[in-house]
Amino acid sequence: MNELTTRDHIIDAADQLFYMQGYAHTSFADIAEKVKISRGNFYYHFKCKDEILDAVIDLRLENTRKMLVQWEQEGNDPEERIRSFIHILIANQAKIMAYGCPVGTLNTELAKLNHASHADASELFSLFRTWLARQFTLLGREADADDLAMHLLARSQGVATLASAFHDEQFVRQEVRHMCDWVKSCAEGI
Amino acid sequence: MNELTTRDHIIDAADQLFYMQGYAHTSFADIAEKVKISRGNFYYHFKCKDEILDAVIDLRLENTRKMLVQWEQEGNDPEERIRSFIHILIANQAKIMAYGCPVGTLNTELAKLNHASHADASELFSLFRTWLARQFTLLGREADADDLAMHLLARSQGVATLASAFHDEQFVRQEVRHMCDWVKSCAEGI
DNA sequence: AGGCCGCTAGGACGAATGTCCTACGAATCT
DNA sequence: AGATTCGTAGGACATTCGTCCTAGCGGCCT
Repeated sequence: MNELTTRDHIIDAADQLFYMQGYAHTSFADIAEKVKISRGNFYYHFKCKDEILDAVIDLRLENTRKMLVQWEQEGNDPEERIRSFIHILIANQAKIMAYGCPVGTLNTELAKLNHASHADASELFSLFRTWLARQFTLLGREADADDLAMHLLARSQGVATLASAFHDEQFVRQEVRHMCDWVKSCAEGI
Repeated sequence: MNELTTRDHIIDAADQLFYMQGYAHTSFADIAEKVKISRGNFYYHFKCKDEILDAVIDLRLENTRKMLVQWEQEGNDPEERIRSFIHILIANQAKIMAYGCPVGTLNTELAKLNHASHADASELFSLFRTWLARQFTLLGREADADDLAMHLLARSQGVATLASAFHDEQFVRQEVRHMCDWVKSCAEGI
């Protein structure tokens, strides 16, 4: 039951290809080949390329929400939960070093393309932003929770960018350590 | 004397368009229209699109070197010079909020495209990296100068990414202030 | 069995792409 | 003045792009 439909397969393949190759550089032929369907069959499920992008963004939003809920359930205290966020840099290190952060690079590309869905894509950032801010609030930093969230978001974005430019695994680990230390100092310095 | 040749105009236009639209999404027709030359005339100056990209990267490398030399001459102490670096986020704020960091976004795109010139583009980062490391060395932090350089580079990259995603001017100013404070603490904590 | 409908394949379409070719204008040189 | 060279224009080219159209398959209903 609940089998994956062709539509799901298309979204899934597009999700990966948009991440690995970028949206503009991924063609229908690329997706069709990956899903093993004919190019024409696409337009039964989506009426244009932008619609696939929207579906991909929706999928990522959904998966991100699930992930954040899971972190919230697994982590016993806010500091540990924030560490879960920081450690995606380690967990997805190989992909990040090859393609950068899926959230950051998509936003960057859509901003350049002046694409209508850029606002939707930035909602991915907002998800992390508000989640992190909530954790910082629980940490006793209600007054500057959003600033701290943005700060941490920015640092992880920068690490992803440089990791992909320099392919430096050790740099990632070091920055992750620093960020974890910083979170601890946030909790202590109330 | 020293007038700009057509070749220079092409490189200049490509430089701007690659920044504003991305490399993959910028066509010869786009560049030709901006320079007001015919599309076919291109191949007298460059034999393919990749060659224009290389010329653009060379131009950016050259301009970056000049800028770093200038910062070195203007700044009286290393801390002030590092502040010059940090303040490009303010000086180029409008463009960064619209298109991101020209260095970071080009590297990200070329990484995704698996482009041969990605290594050349990452040299742009290296220029800032070694220059910053030298300033941190002069600041008395020889032992971890490169780590500090990478850390600051990453933070400014992250700020650029989020600035373009959220279009938040105040966030940029705040992070710039934090980075300047951080540099000061680097100098003091010898 | 016959008819309907969800889904698919495959090709046609015009527009746009990167690349190449050839002819022309203007300057320079002999 | 004639010849040569540098730079340019404009179109031809094969390919690929996103999009659309139509015919056919298979399962479901009556």
